[in-house]
Amino acid sequence: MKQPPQVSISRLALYLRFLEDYLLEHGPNSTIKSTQLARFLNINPHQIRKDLSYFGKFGERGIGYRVEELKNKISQILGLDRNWRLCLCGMGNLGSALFAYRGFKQMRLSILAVFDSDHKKIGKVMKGVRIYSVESIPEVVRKLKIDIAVITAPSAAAQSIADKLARSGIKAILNFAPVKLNVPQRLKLRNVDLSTEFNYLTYFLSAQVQQ
Amino acid sequence: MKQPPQVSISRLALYLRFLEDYLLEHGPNSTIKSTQLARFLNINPHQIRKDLSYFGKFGERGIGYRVEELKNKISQILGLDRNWRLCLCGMGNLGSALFAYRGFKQMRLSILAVFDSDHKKIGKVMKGVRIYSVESIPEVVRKLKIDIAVITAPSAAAQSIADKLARSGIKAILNFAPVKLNVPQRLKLRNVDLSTEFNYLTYFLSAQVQQ
DNA sequence: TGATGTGAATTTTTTCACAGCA
DNA sequence: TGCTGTGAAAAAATTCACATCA
Repeated sequence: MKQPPQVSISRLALYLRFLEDYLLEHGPNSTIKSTQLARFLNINPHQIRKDLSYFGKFGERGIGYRVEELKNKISQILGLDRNWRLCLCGMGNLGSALFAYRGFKQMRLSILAVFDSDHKKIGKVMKGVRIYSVESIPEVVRKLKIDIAVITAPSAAAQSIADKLARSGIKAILNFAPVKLNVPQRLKLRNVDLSTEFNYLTYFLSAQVQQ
Repeated sequence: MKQPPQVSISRLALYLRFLEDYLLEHGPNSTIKSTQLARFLNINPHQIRKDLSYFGKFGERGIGYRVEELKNKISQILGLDRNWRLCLCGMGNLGSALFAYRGFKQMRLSILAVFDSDHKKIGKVMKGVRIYSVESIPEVVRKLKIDIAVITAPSAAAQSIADKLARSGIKAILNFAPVKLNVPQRLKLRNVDLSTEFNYLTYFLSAQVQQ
């Protein structure tokens, strides 16, 4: 079995979320065909079957997929059958938005610590989560056994935070600061760049490119 | 000249942001080679040259690229040499975070209207921008000549907002709600799905996949 | 000489077509 | 019969190698 393309992983997350809704609406014994799922998600049914085939056989010929079973399998593939411990680095607007995001619970992601450099914020406790100084990242991350760090700090501070995270032995970083971070190879880094998304749209609008 | 891959557009945005910083640091007559730029951005120099080649010839053999000139060209390609009129649909945490985002100005994106369904918010004016009811989307978007809408509303409301936007004749939508929206073909739709990004990391952490 | 720009080769991803099984 | 699962074909994106030109 070949290594799945990176985008397949992203699509699995999409399938999962749809299946969760579908299950609530159609009950625990519902089934769904790749063609139906494809129509709902506006993608190619071959792609869905191919994506799933990288991880095993989850359907039944002539019937389709049992929704509950498929949901659980994808959940397992994506590592969502266990809890993950998060920290948020930077409690500005974006940090606050993520802190308030309700979807984390469903994915079994828990924010256990917040870091900021603003002395007015440090020491505060929000919904049971304490705001620490960025200097204490190595110590606190280690002590609280944080798995994933989310960088929502300004660009200027991002690399220094990433360095502290690297020293703390964290496993993965999701970086929202629009800079390329240098981190050790062992660390899984993923970037989300919002301005890039806007530029993509302005490109299409001004170029009037087809499709 | 072939149509550029979609990812090339995203990378141009990355190059642009780097060049802006580089220009400030190294002055208006600085030049840069594809290999240097590649090292800074941690990507392949061939890819940079290929990405640029889809749009023209911007460098000089034996020298490299004049930073200011390249920056301006990319800016033009991405449609950032004019102003774009934005609206924000949904003034929750994420909406507020984007509203406060300073990077828009640099990209010549202006938020001219905010929409929300909360009657306590409607009518308020923040930094000169009024919060309107979602019902008034078609009217206001048309009147203010909005180009791009950003959906930061909850999933449940997203499709209905998209329908109103479609009726208003908007050109592009950036959707942060984790649902697949149905919109007319002529409308350019781009999705940003934050939970997908987290699932991607948990997949790698639990699967212990290489690289 | 020393860089870019680009056709060609390679790799990755998507799409197709159909074998295979309930 | 009617779907899934998958090898093969096609398309897209990346990487390479080198011709080209200041």
